Amino acid sequence: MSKNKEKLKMILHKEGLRFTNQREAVWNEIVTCDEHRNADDIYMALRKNGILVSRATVYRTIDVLVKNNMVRKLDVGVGPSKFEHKMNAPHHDHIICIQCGRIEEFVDDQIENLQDSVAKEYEFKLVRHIHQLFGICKDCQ
Amino acid sequence: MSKNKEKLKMILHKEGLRFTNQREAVWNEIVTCDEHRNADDIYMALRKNGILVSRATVYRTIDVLVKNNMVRKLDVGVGPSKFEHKMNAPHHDHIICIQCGRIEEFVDDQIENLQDSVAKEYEFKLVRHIHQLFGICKDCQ
DNA sequence: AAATTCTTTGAGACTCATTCTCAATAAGGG
DNA sequence: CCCTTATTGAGAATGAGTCTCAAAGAATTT
Repeated sequence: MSKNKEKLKMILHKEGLRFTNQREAVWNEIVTCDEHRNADDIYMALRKNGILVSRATVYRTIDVLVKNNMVRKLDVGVGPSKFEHKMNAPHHDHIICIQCGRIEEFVDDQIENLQDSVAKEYEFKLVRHIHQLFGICKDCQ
Repeated sequence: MSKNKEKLKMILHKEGLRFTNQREAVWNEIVTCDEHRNADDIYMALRKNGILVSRATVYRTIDVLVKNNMVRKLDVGVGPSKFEHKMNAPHHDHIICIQCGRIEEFVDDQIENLQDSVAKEYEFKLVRHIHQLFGICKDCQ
């Protein structure tokens, strides 16, 4: 817990931003939950815990976290973006059911390596990637 | 040209939709341009050619085309989605510069195969995928 | 070909996620 | 503790995309 707090402080400092209760609250809310949630889910969860942080601040804080690789933004094809923290979680991509919305995580080192090769070939310095497979899961077929 | 027209007719028929001047105009506009354009670009291009099709119809037509694999929808991370036709173009994914917005296409059969494996492993019937690499291109470094 | 039925279209209203505005408040260096 | 500067919240604004519904157009029936 304290370690995550330090991490947040570091990031904010690096960005020239202040460490505030609101930013800490948003980060805590995100880091203590392993689900894929959208900004409003996070806002409502905070609110349920009696912590009133405005929606604007939730969005603003998430932006900083995404920019600094503490949170991953996930475009699920329909509706609002979802977010997940990246603490202690190995890198993974997503396979999403277009019927029921179920999201599974997958890891494939070969794909990761091939991506690096592609970037190298095109002389791009890779910053991030989106890799999502959309299909119909076993239960919906 | 006529071949593309036939293709559109087939798709519309299959979907129980009528072949109309507007839908043909939108399809022609998309198929005769190899750039990545958003819905409004396409709308304006039509308009510039003296063809007045409403924005709503442009969106509606694109939806049908995307659903039937004639057009690919491309989320470029910021702003509106972009579209490209899939006629005569082999499958490819995209590498996008987050500085200048430049978009390069890449093909990697190994990645395609690995995706199929992942889907199989998770028992998903794969419908489509998004695979975009975001980075900084040579000229922006 | 007139009448009937059903689809499509266009204009603009609407939605909804996200961003912006700006006055009030809070951080934190000195 | 002060002062400067950043942050916050409430709600307005934005903007891509969707929806509505009356009018126009196609297809089918009589």
